[in-house]
Amino acid sequence: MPELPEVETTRRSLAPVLEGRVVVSAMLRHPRTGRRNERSSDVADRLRGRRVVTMLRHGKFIMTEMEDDLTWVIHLGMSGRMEIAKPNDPEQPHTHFVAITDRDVAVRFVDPRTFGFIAVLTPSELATSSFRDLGPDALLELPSAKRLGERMSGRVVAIKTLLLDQRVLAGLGNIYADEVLARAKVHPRRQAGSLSEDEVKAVRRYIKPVLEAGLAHGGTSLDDLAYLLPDGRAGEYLKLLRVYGRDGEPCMTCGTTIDKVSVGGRSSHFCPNCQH
DNA sequence: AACGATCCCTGTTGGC
DNA sequence: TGCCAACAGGGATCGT
Repeated sequence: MPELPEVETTRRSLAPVLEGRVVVSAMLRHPRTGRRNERSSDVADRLRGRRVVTMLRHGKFIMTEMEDDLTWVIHLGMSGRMEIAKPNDPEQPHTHFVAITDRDVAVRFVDPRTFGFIAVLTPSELATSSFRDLGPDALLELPSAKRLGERMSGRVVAIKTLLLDQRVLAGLGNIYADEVLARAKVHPRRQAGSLSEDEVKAVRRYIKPVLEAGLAHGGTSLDDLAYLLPDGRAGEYLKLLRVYGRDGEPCMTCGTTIDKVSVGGRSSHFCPNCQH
């Protein structure tokens, strides 16, 4: 599942191919992929003929600065991935968007479940879109424990749910949220406001290391369908996961069987002995 | 305002 | 073996 490490891996792969290049051809093949533009036809129309300036990332969004103050937004959703190919290479099924650069490189968006999208927005559109509610980036702008504690205080929502709230912190998804809580030894169902100062510090302390470890291993690829790197390789972080997807297996620390429950409608994996 | 539930979508999985 | 319901999940939206 593309979360911050997978999105950042994708950005780092695309940047050398796209930055400084002109998009000579752009095609949106699936209207749903362009749903975040008022007119989905604008997605391709606004990219065509324009130069890519800088590719940035905020949370799980790739935000690419284009000529004329346009922002090219890419969100991989749940099953989306980018592919770098030659224009004549065969396409994967579910290729919903294709851009071709002035160096004759094709950048394609493959997304079976269409939860992802591609948008190209003007400054005013960007300012009025939901992106303005995005919280600080979990890797680049991680708030202090004090600040994070303030965001948690008084909240009865589960800490797991709060960590997934992109308005609080942008970048964590289901896998890495579970992994952070496992290392911090905090139960995913704990009310966010009930965490002690030390527990808030522990949660905060493990956010960067977990994300950076994911990044160092090219992200997490759960199966063939899910996220792949733009060169088609699978991410290798899967084998380093401590709790996610390990329900029924022994905890690496104490041997207790890893449990799986639903928290805020999301599957949550934890050690009932280590996490309180 | 805060929170939970529901929906979108389709490939995979698990139960019968 | 084959069928089909359940499941996965980020984010928008709606109801309480």
